Amino acid sequence: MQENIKNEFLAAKRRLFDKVYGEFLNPEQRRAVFTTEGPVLVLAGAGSGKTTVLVNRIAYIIKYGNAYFSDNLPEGVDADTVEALSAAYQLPPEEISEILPQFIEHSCPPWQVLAFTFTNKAAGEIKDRLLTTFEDSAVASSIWAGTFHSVCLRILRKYGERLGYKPGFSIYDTDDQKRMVIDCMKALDIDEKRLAPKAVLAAISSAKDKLQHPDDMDVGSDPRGRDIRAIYNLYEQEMMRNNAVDFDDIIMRTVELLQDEDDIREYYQRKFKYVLVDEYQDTNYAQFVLTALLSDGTRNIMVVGDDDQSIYRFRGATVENILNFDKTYPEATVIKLEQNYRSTANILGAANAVIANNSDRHNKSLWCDKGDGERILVKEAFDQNDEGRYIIEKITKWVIEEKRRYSDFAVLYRVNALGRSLQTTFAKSGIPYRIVGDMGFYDRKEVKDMIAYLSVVASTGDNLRLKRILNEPKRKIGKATEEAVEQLAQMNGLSMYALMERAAEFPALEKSKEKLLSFVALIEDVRGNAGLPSEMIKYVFERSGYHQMLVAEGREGETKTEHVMELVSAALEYEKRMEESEEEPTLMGFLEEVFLISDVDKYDDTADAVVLMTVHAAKGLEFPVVFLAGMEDGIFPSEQNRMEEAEMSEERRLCYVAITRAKERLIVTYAKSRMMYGRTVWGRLSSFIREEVPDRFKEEDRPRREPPRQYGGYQRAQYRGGSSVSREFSRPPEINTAGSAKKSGPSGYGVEKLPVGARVRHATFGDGVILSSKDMGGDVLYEVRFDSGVTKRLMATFAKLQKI
DNA sequence: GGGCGTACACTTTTT
DNA sequence: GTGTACGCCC
Repeated sequence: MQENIKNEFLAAKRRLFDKVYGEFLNPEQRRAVFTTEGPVLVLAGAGSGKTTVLVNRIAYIIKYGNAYFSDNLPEGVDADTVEALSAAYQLPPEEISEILPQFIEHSCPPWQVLAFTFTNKAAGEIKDRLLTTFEDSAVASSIWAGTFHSVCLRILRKYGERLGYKPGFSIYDTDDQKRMVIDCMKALDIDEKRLAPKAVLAAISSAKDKLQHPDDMDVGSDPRGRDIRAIYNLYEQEMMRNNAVDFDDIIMRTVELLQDEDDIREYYQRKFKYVLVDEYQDTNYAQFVLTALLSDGTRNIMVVGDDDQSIYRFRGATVENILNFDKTYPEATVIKLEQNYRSTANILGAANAVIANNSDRHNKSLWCDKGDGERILVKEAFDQNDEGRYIIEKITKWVIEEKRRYSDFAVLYRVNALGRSLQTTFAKSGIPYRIVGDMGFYDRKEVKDMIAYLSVVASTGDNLRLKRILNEPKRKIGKATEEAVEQLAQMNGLSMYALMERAAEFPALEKSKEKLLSFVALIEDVRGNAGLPSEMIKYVFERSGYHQMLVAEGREGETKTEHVMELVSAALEYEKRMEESEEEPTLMGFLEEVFLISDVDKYDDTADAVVLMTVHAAKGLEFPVVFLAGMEDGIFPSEQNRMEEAEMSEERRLCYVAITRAKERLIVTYAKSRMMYGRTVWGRLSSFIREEVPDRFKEEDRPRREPPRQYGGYQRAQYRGGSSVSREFSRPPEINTAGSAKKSGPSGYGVEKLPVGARVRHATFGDGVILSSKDMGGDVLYEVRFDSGVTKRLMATFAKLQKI
């Protein structure tokens, strides 16, 4: 082959790639997609098409390997490529096909690509895009894409035994960790009053983020620090004894595994040819080490981030990772994406102005070629109810006048407490809405108890969860027995469960051995009847007597039963998903989801509903219209963070993230008086907004209403002009039913399946309207909004809904 | 061993 | 305003 022909081919090839990607990528984005080899740092401003780059880069890598830079062409060149090359070089296709194989380089198998995303949802989106690109489910399912926690857990499940974990080890959430810390403090005789368990937990967590063991902590002669170190020490031992990992362990232990076990490290370094990390500004030290270890086979690591959007400092994230990337990787290519495709100039200007007040940042400035757009609305509300009503009024108005969907709107706020108060107003309005990050049902006692049962079935070494359910429901196994078992277990080097199995051998347990053995029999019974997770939950619920206990509780117990049934529905949904992706549904898999799937992951963006969430939860999302509620000094920026410079910077970045979520319209609201935690506080507009250029804003009229003269008394809030609004509110909510209208018909329980929109009556919750229905394992899962304002997901068999 | 009462802590953001 | 923890009494 002559050299010049080859070169011409290569040029033609590059033109082809540029043409294919050039249609929707700007030159910098294209560079980020094509620079597959070596370390790459992409500084991507808000809305600069970072996700597009990430997805296209992955698709490109899988399809063409490093074909852009190599002197070769990929294997399996498709007809399109041949045709395009043929057109570009003016040669007949047959000739192209004939010569092409000589330039072939391997394309990259999908399982050699590892992508860390910030949410499971983002990982899912990458897989979806790959599915549409390749139309091959094997490609999407064999790529490793997920959060740090899910990727690490996958590794730990495979090799955890090297670290001393037994199969089926438990995952402890913050709640479990706190119990653990309290237990350790008791054992060490450290007074909770003197040292708050919460502070200890925070110290342990931050040590783990820095990969520090107790001995690595620098505590000097500080008695407090020494106590913390002692607690941490015991905590680590106890975690091992319980065969459990906490969220920080999931990362830290994986790093240790890779550092200490040469064969495992080498295996993964050979396996992963390309590593990508999204939201790099929010990684902590442990995660930094992890990504470095996993990508060191090829050093093909690409990180994407924006130092202005670093909002997880409180959880150990360090901007240094992104600021020092080019020091760690001197050969790194640095690419800046500064064009914003999301927002109008007014919105962007406001965002730039807020962030400009931070001194500790890379200087960069976003620009866009969209017009100014509308001015930003600032609304002073009288109190939080007024604020809520204003938001609802606007949404209703725009839905009607501008034919917008409810899902075009998002309401963002600094603290969850604000979401709760807005929720009451939304509930009354009839507008369909979702709230992200509200106390989920996984936090409820009855649900946690069920999970504890399942955890013990999966891993009998889990003493903490065993203690939780040992006497729940009541089995006459009291504190004294529990302590005796715990002590004997410790003395004999056994788990509590293992000791209970041998209760008969210990004279001290003479009185309680029957009860203990029957508890063991219960767990064994469940294990013996292990089936699908959903079935196991139902089985445990009945066999343990938990259901009976709730029935005896009456009305309150009924609600709790429904919560357990929601857990069953979640398990059914999990099983369905596994079936779709042809994976095995397992108890372990389900438990992992319960712990690792965040609230944002669960939020369904196809539903036509307004979404309410914290600014943290909104990271990475975008909406045509954004309401930023509760913009008062003391709330945003948070009172706690107003003193320290570094924390104030983080508040500003958070505000920057909030503003840049908006595409077309931003409305800032604040309340002059706000009830929070049972107290009324007076507030004024956030300094972040006051610092702004005034002509970017348009102030709304103040409420035409006399403020009440005093508090405490009965002061019925009235809202002028409300009559026309409330008429609109009373329309039945419009919700997208496209996804749920698949299979209707009898549900197999002899109960007629109720249509979406039907009015129903429930014994406990009263009257309501069906928002959606889903067939589920022979049963039907309804989502019902009751007139009281609550939205519940109910299984038809249990809810006994009556059509009215 | 269990149930009931009172006190008090808790609200920043999350995997 | 709300949930949990602990202590006291049966």
